[in-house]
Amino acid sequence: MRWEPGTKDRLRAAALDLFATHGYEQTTAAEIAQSVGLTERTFFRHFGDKRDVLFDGQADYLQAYTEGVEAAPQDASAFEMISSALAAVAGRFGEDRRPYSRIRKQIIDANPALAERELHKRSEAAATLAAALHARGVAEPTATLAAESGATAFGIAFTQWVRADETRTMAEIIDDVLAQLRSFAVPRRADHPARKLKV
Amino acid sequence: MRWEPGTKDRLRAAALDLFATHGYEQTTAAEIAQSVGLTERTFFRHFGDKRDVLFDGQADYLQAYTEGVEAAPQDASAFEMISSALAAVAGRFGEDRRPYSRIRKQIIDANPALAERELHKRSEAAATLAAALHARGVAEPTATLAAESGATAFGIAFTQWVRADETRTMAEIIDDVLAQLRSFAVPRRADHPARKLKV
DNA sequence: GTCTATAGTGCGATAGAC
DNA sequence: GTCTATCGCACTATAGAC
Repeated sequence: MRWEPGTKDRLRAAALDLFATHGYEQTTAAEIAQSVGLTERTFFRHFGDKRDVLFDGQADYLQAYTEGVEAAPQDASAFEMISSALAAVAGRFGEDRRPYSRIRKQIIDANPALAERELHKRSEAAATLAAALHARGVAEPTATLAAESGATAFGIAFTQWVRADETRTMAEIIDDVLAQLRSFAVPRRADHPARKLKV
Repeated sequence: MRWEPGTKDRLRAAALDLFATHGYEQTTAAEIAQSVGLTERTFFRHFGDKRDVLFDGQADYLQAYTEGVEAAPQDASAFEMISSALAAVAGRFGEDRRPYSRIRKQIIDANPALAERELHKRSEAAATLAAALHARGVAEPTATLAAESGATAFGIAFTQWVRADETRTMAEIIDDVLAQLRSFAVPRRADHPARKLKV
């Protein structure tokens, strides 16, 4: 072949490297392209905009959400469907991905424009989850609420997962966050004033 | 004063009008500025970027979130604090604002770049809520989870509020969404039929 | 207020693969 | 010949530097 295969992957890898060393805004699209022997114009043919180079490997993991919802038992509640979906996605965040995820998250957190795109991706995940819940007969507004809560829980779990001192697996962390979600929303019973809140 | 006061407001109004009639991307910053007798440079002195012209009237409503949390009773649960915060913010969405909000939402929904910014604002709201919960002794990860859930509930309620056929007030819709959040997260128990919830 | 770098688009040309 | 990846160039708008 005249051109090397895997152009997109090479651009992605080069971009991550340059962003990590020189910063996102200090790295131009032309530099990324040139570092792998291509031109700026080619970069923009592969990625709709500069941020895309960090955010395009997600179509398959949206599918994991849908499959996770479909895999829940027939009489599952919306909460249980979400729980099943997150468990399915957690499987995609293995130990090998953790170092890469840490670098990527540092880059994203350091730049507002990237943080916005990350939020957008999360809302796509929520939309996917909501559609899967609709398909299983969950009505609105519960479906959207459940889907957004699920996406939020995943985001919180992910942030915890990439912390420097964190050793638990993604699945373990997600279970913990979902348990917290449950106890947050469940009203305390008037006859069980066990919990203390300081003011 | 040497210059007309309310420059920012005039730019905002002109931008909303032009975006609504010609579309967001088809309207340049220079056009907005010229339509009120100013230069492009002045536009960018008032707004950090083009999108900002639609998103800068919010500092006060972030404060309403904080005040709402502070106004909750001393023994309030995290959920009750969120509920109090949303009630405080709901007061800011009166009937007079509904037509404007509808136009604004149409513009934002029609453009991905604007939708991303909207999401960013929501996450700022969640961060503000989380800080207010911390101040009242709510621990992590409950505080973040509660704050994100609150911001999500508000977003769902807002979307409903601006629907063409919706006549309920924001406060009414928010109450409804929060009730749904509660029943979504509460596990079903065959042996414990629904009991009255204290809110 | 001017000047400039960068993001991003449109279009025609080129050079292999089939 | 067609198809596709790439280049090269001209261009506009944003946004920041001076």
